[in-house]
Amino acid sequence: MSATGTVVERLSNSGSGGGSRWCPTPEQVMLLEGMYRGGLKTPTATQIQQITARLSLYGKIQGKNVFYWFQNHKARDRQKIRKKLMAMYQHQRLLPSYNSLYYHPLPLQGGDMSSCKNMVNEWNVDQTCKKVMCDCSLMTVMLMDQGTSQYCTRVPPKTLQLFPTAPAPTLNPSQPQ
Amino acid sequence: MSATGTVVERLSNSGSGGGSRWCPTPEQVMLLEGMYRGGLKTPTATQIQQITARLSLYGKIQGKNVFYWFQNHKARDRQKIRKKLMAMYQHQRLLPSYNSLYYHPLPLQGGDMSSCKNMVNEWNVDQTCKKVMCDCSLMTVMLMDQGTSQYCTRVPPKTLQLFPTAPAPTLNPSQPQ
DNA sequence: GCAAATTAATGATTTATTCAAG
DNA sequence: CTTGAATAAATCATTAATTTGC
Repeated sequence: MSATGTVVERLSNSGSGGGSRWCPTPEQVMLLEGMYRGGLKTPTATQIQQITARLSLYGKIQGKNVFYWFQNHKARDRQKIRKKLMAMYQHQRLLPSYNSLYYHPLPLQGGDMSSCKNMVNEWNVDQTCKKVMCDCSLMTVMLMDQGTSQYCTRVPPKTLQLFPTAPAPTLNPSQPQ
Repeated sequence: MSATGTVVERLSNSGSGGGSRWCPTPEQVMLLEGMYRGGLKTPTATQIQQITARLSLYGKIQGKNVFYWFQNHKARDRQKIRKKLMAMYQHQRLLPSYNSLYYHPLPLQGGDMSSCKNMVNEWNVDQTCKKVMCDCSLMTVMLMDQGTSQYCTRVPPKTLQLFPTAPAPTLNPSQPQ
């Protein structure tokens, strides 16, 4: 490839010289989007091969291109939605960033609901379930923090401070443990 | 009048008295998912109460809703995985992994079925992966139709017409081959 | 009008999580 | 507790849009 990517080299994907990356034709994109909208989000290997065979009628294409396309499309769909929710969040000044929640490592899982079978039914009246162990920092943070929520915005908090300056007004005074 | 701003309200469950069922707000869902991914799979009764108190700031909610949410979420997680495994076996126990590709450096082709390992890397090179039969209805459907087709937005099309009459009219022949 | 320069999209890789089998 | 299989998120890299000055 000559230094300055010339027009010739960009011509479609038949890349005589081996274009660096797949460049889908409008037909291919249309078909892929149709499939995606139709509900196909993560095609199997078999499906990928079939799609590839079909789309190759409209231009050079490989299985991996199809694979990547779906991966990226799905991921960016999610990303879009997440951004909207984030915006919504910030607009309403809510809680710590989604990232900090999402990435929290935190193992936890000590709950035992074995005796909670009929919990739902009795929910409003009595709670015979007593197992606890609320040292989950995430939980703590989420349950406690309310207004501030500055925390980290990007790096997953390995160890967050458990309590914010103010212990959250009257959340649920009956803290076992 | 913020058109977009109404989303939250619409989803929220401020519902006119006696709403049939809980309808979580985006904030609630995000917080729940954050907790879930943070490691909380089966909250204890106490945790549920705390979560409920916390989430009630963003919309009407009851303890049982939280309880059910976690139950369902966990169950559907497993279900999803199980389905994949099932599909895998039904399809012939061979290829469902087009993503485990780059994890397998793929040393050599033993000469038989080992060729499916590194799909992405070898994608263009060797496709000796069994030519599985295309009986996949979804695929078929998807590959055929291309015109706007909205299908259902939720349920993946089980069985639709298999072949279109025309193989995609050249829409934009701007792509040289 | 036209390219160089800049920005937005999107294809391709890498890295982290997740579930569950051993 | 460790590890395999699959995925999703984050990131890198290149192409396409667009802006800009001439």
